[in-house]
Amino acid sequence: MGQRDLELTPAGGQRHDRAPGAHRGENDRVARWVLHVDLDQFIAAVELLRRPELRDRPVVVGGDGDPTKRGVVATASYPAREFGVHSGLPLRTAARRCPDAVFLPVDRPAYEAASAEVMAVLREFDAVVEVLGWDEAFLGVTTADPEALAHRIRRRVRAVTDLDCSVGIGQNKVQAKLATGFGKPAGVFRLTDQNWFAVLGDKPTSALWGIGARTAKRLAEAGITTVCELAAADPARLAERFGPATGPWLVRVARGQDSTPVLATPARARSRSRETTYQRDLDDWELIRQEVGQLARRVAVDVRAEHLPAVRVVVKVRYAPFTTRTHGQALTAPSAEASVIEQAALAALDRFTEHRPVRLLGVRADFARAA
DNA sequence: TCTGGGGTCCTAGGACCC
DNA sequence: TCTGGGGTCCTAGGACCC
Repeated sequence: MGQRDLELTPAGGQRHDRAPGAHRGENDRVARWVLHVDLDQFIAAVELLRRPELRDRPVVVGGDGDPTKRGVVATASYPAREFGVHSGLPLRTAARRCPDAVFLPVDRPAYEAASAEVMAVLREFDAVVEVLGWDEAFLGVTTADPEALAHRIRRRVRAVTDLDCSVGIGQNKVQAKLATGFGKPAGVFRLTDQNWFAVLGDKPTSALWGIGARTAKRLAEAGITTVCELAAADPARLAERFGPATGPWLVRVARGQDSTPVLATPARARSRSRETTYQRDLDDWELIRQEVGQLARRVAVDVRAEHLPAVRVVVKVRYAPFTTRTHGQALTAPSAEASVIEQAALAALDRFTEHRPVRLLGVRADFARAA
């Protein structure tokens, strides 16, 4: 679920020098803002840059580009979305909804390169930049005119990378993140304490960042369906139903309250994992053992690159049709050794006594919690 | 016409200890 | 011998996000 803002220091860690001569008239006072920059249909847009002839056509990127195989849509271009194709949709379903779409394979290195270009542009500005993924970032800024800054960012990203983005403006991350959706495509939108309920009050709770279909359903069972209703709910009552941290957090997010800081330095990694969905279910458990060993050795490479030892190794098994189980093995001593991680993974695999056909195998290494 | 891959955080229950 | 109540740690699973 989304970040719980248990931290009480507003914008802590966001040490940012105020521009000299900050004293101005009452109506253009310099203030702190959070900007959320989100690239429009990022993966599809990157593909269109090198295949301009596909512009205006429905384009679906996902898997290895073969829509008859197991896989999901990574991004659909706007024309494809008109056919009901969206991220996360199974490729086979996408092919049925939009048979004329062009299906392209996922090309991670291309998106990583484009993303790095975009983030470099964002860092040109006088801002704390927190990268959220390939195509998103928060900017902590101090300005009297956040709209003007947002438009400058949009123009600069467009000029350097040929990519469009939308920018959300808020007094905190939650507001900025939610604002961006109202700016798309290629626009700017401001969401603050002043217009939060006017814009979002009547929307379903699932419109909020961090509330998905499951939580929305549980809230509905408690008689809460809209953002307004959730904002007015009693945090203590929700704590009883959703837990001591989640209950009060639900109410805060519905009120647009958030005190988590914009941080340029990424948090220390908690885990590294590798997983594979097989095109055909595996039912040979000797082969499954070999595959887990291979995944474990790949994880070990990633663990070494972090320069942190693993303390626990977890194996994930998704049986056909879709039941998922995990078992873990704590290491007797922290280690980044491939042989240690592999042995732990195989020991964890031995805890699976149900030897049914398997569609996915995964191995994850956990690092020690911060000291 | 089923449901990727890589992450994060939270919860609940049992073990264990005082 | 029997008893309660807290705390903390570990583990598996759930939920969500990009």
